Amino acid sequence: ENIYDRSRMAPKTPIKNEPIDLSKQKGCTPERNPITPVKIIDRPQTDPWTPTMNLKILVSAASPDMRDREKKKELFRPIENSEQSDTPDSLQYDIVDDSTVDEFEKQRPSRKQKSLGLLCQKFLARYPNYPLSTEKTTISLDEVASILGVERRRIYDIVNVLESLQLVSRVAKNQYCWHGRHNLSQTLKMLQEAGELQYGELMTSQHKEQDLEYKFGEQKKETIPDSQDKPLLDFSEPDCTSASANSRKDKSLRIMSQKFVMLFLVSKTKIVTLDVAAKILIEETQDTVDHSKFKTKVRRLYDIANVLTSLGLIKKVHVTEERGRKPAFKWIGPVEFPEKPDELRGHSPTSDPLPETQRGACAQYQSSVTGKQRFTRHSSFNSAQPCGATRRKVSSEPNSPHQERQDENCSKMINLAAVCRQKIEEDTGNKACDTKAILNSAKNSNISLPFSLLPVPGDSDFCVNPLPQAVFPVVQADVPSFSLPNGISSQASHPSTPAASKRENGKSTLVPNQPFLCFPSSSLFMLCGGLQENNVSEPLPAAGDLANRGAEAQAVAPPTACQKRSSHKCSSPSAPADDEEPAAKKQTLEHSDLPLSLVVPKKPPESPKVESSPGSGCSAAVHLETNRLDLASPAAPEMANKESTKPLDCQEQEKQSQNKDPDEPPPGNEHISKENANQPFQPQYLYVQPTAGLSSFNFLFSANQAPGAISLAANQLPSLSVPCVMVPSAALASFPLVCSPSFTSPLSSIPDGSFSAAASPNFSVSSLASPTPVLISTTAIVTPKVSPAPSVDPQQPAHPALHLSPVLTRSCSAVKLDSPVCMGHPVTLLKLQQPSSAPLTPKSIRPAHHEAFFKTPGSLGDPVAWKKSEGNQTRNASSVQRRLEISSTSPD
DNA sequence: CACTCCCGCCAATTA
DNA sequence: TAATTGGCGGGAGTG
Repeated sequence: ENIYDRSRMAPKTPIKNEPIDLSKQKGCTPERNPITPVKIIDRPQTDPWTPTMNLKILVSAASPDMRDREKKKELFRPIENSEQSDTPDSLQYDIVDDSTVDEFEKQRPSRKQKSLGLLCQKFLARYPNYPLSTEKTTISLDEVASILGVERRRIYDIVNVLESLQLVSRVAKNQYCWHGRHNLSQTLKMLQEAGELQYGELMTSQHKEQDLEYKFGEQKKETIPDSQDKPLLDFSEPDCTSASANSRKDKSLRIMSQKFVMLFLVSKTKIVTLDVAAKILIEETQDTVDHSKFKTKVRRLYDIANVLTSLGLIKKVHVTEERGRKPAFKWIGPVEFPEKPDELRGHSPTSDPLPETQRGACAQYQSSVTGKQRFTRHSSFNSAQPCGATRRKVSSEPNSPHQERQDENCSKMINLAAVCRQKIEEDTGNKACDTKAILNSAKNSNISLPFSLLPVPGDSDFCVNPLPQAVFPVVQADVPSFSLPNGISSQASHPSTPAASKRENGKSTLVPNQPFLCFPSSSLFMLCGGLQENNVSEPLPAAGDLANRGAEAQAVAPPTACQKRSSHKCSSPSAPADDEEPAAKKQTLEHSDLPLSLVVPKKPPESPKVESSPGSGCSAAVHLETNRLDLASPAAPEMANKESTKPLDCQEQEKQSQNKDPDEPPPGNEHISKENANQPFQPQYLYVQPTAGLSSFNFLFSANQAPGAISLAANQLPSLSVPCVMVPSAALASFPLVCSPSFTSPLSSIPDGSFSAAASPNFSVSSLASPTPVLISTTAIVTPKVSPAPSVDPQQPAHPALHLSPVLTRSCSAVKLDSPVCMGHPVTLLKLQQPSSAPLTPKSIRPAHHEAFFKTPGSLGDPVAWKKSEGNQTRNASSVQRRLEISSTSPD
């Protein structure tokens, strides 16, 4: 919400800022004062006053004062008026600000920008959710405080809460050890158990919180004693003798945090109102409901809630009662706690709030980490701290986290790949099953899938060879058509994806006749169908990812949606990928229903069926897009559309990010789509987004036997009947894709803009969509190791990009990702050439109709962001990645 | 005015 | 004694 507001506010802020600036200036420069009578007045007053008064005044002046701003406004007005009389004040102010004070304004932190929640996000962004077991990250409070630009006190607030959940442990003075979320499920489980002991009765008996409160009141007394002496859970101390702990007053914040979490875990509704929680927590102290005490408790709860919100464990909600609406928080974190994290991931994706990346990490975590950390607490601060000593990580800076992530991803990818392969093999037969579900989900979601091409980082491992030059001509027969599966009620526009990918080298797992083709490659371009979700309302755990979804869902109101996204994006930058990720997960979770979104070819009946094998736990939302592709490749024809299925085991929906992408504008070639729309498409391929674990893989399914063959330049694969092709992102990247201009969208055409948006940042989808055949060549490769600095954009609004302005995309026929892309995998750049190149203006691109998903005019506005990104290649790369991820939610 | 919750004083703890 | 922690509540920002 904050983010959203922020984005919205942005325009306003300048105005507000101005006044502030002015005030500051006043303080600084007396000269101006004379100008305004008001000021003069003030000063006179000050003079007479006592020194103390002066101090006060100075202080007030120093801090952004609201009052001052008003005065300032007045001051300025005259000036402005003189300059420009007509313009509305607001405008004038803006102008003034821009010229004069922007710096100040920008700097000036709005309250929200200083919020503990935001701070916590920044904090969390610095560390991997699932750090490798091997690496111990130590956190230096001073360092973090300085980096984040806050007083140390604030860091304590965050750390104390994190410590209560064992995300960190105190190693030494000023030193904390970052554990990440490996133990989170364990911790939560413990808390749940403890909570049940303490509050369980109450909770179970009561459905409503209010009831709870009463009961609590009664029982608390009983429970209190227990809790009081000991922290409910002494995570920190398990190892250490509790004695030390005892001596210290229990950190109220820590304990409160644990109790607070317990309440959620015990509550059936998973919703806890602040007042109830406060009462319950206060109990310790006593029945005396000291009002002041209550207030204080509530303040603390807000502090805790902000941190938990940043962790994606709870979200704010309101419960309306007779009395009115009360602030409350809803638990959105995992509800069930498998013994092992592994299980969590696999089985209960929904429960897992973690971002995709995290998940990926999990896999590796499992393997790599033996579990030692889990509950064992490294943490004992006093005694042993494995962590403490090693500080390297901390020093690492922003980049390090990246790499870690990358690593994680890699491992994840690997795992996924393995799984996928197995599944594929196994499942080849099973395909049909899930399809329906998918379709349904898709329907529900309303999502049209725009597909987007995204470069996806793949595993280095996987990609044996990037297929350097393999050409991957893809012809799109149709405009990207998005046909939604029948189900899609709304205009489903699905971008058809042209993607035909082929692996070129033999090395790839291509197996003729094989239902699936796997291409190992480091990075992939993914064509994604957007997904959407209906998303009714999902709270965004983290940042705006969710919002994005919402936006998507709201295709109807493009502008709003766009803005939201934009806003989100903005937020995202501030928060490194991690933050975003969580959001993505949520989405996935939410949407878990929709493991796959299929785009059905125009013909519903024929619509290929896709199956995902969720069983593995990957709820993967796979979006299948059927595209009519005319693929040069001979193989294409053979593909049977139906079988496209693919079992993905992915763990979770990690790939949501991908989904996100889809959210963004569906490929937008509207024209094309329109043109083609009517056309019957023959060969159709379904593109499945790898949502869950398969981020790196792209699946292409032939919806029909595709008449259009996919031509693989390098090797033309002899005709393969391949229902599905899994392409490692990298592999695809290397291939130039040729899209036939006519891309028909079965159901509806998708506006180019949207598509482009969906597409990878740099990559203009629209081009693909364009009627004219488009070639996409991958140009550049990114160095593997380079990681975009997550931190880079922390504040930049520019998101990677979901919003691509069509124009930009066009203009940038080729986007290069020079910057190293995450994952260490080479990044492929796609160049799109649009022969026809009718430049698409965003407007033109965007058909007003349906899916305006992403690209709203507002989104168009983003171009700026783009430009910025473009400006820096490095940045671009990072942005690109983000986009990829982001659409899902950026990994970074 | 109610809700949030930032800010930072200052006491308790540690080093 | 100095530094680190962190309880606590005033009061500002927001709606």
